[in-house]
Amino acid sequence: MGKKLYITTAIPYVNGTPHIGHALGYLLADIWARYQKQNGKEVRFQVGTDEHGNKIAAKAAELGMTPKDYTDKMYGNFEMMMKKIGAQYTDFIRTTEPHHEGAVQYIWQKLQPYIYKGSYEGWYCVGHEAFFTDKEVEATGGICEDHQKPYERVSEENYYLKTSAFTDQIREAITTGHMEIVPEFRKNEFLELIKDGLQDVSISRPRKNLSWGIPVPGDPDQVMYVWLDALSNYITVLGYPDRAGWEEYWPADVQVIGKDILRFHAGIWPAMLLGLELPLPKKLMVHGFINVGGVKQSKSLGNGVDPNQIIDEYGVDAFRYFFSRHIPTLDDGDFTWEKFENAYNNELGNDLGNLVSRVASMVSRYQSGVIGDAPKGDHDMKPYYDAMHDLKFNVAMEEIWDSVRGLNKYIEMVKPWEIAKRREADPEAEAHLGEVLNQSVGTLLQVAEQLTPLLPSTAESIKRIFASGVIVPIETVGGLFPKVYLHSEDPRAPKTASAPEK
RNA sequence: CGCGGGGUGGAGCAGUCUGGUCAGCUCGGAUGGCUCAUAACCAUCAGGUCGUAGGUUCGAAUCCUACCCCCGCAACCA
Repeated sequence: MGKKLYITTAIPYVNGTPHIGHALGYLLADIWARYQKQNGKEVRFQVGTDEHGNKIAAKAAELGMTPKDYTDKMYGNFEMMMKKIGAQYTDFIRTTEPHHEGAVQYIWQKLQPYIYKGSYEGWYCVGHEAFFTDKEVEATGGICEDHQKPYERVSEENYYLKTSAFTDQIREAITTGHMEIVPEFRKNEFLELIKDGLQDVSISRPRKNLSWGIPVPGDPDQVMYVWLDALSNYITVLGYPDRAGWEEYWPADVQVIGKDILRFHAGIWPAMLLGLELPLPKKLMVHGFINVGGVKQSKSLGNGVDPNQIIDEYGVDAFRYFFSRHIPTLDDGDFTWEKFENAYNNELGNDLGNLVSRVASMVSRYQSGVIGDAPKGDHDMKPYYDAMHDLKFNVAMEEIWDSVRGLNKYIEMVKPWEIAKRREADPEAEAHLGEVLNQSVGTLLQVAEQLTPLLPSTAESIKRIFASGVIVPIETVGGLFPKVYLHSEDPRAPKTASAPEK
């Protein structure tokens, strides 16, 4: 069985609703986890929510709720999203759990040698209860637009984590690949960023400015800021430090993160681990952002796409298909309903769904549904394995479709329906037909095998139809990607130039 | 000269590290074929000076130089 594997996802801040970006992270992690499990590994797969901080406290207050009640209500949205995507996670952590809070305080204490008190000076807005950067202050002429008050020069006491002390070790780990960052251009980007060294990071706030958070041990006036609290989740969820078993899983094999949080996961987080004398994660898998029609999604534009809608309208595998194949796994991608529907109807419906249907139909029609010994598919699996190994799921999907298209061509070439007609006259035709159909079934079963981590329920359906020796009618497994035209015109509709039927 | 990514037929992309076998794939379009199938599938065609200008080379989308344009990042939105 080998070493037990561990994969993590970023824990989203729960003051909003889940969007495609979150969904993408879960999906990528789930594909990896399922792939490993398919290959006999034992996998632990963490997800969770980040629930502390001012924004949450403020939002809760706005709604007349306690922060705890608010997060209790909000985290469920994310849990639902994960389930809906089919993410087979093993652990769900909330940063407000007592065990986590206690563990983080332990971590703080253990990091004492690297924590020092310093003061931070900056532009503060009383209305926001927050600091603003020089640039922002300059841009507004020194007056907060929201509150019509001048920013004040304020200094406050904070604790700092001496991440700078670990610069060399971290750089070394990255360049040697002990902590791999994929894709490579992200690695280079980060190395460039820290060429002058890591900067120490502020890890606490005065209680008066941040009430909803984990108290700093031994200093009642200070509360922990996001870093130690949130990043620690990757180990506290395993039981660190007091519950047995976490060592079997740490270091993580893969940590899935978005490109925006690479700097924290490649800088602050490793510094924490080094301070705790724990090994660094083996790999940071950095995915990109999903644009909509080439435009960045944003709340102000209101152009966000709801993953729930996609799944409700087309099914979870259609969702998994588009986002694993048409969004480059390690780079930015683009979503439009037109692209999505196109991929659904052409690739899932016409290429794969129809192929399954035609093979099943021929076996039923020519062999009364009886399947002979299907030989193993003979498509070269190496490119697929390589792609999965390199975390290029979109490339793996291309490989699978190569098989699908290949089988359609093969069928077209050998024309089983013509062989069937010759059976009366030609005694060899019967056997030949059997070979052809068995070959086809074998290829489909191989496709199903490859699809297992990517489109689990589709893979399951294909196996159910063909694996038992007798064809199981497609209808009984729910059909494979029937045509759907919700967001574009149905090309099969009668072409009425201008005559609406009444 | 802040850092990074990219500019390839109507659209979306691969190929660039390891120069020639690269001008390729999918969608869209046209024509034809087939009838097992989800009005599907298969074949063929339409031609893009591979951002621009130089250079290296027997030969460059692929290497070098300069320039133009687009997009991210530079701030706790994945």
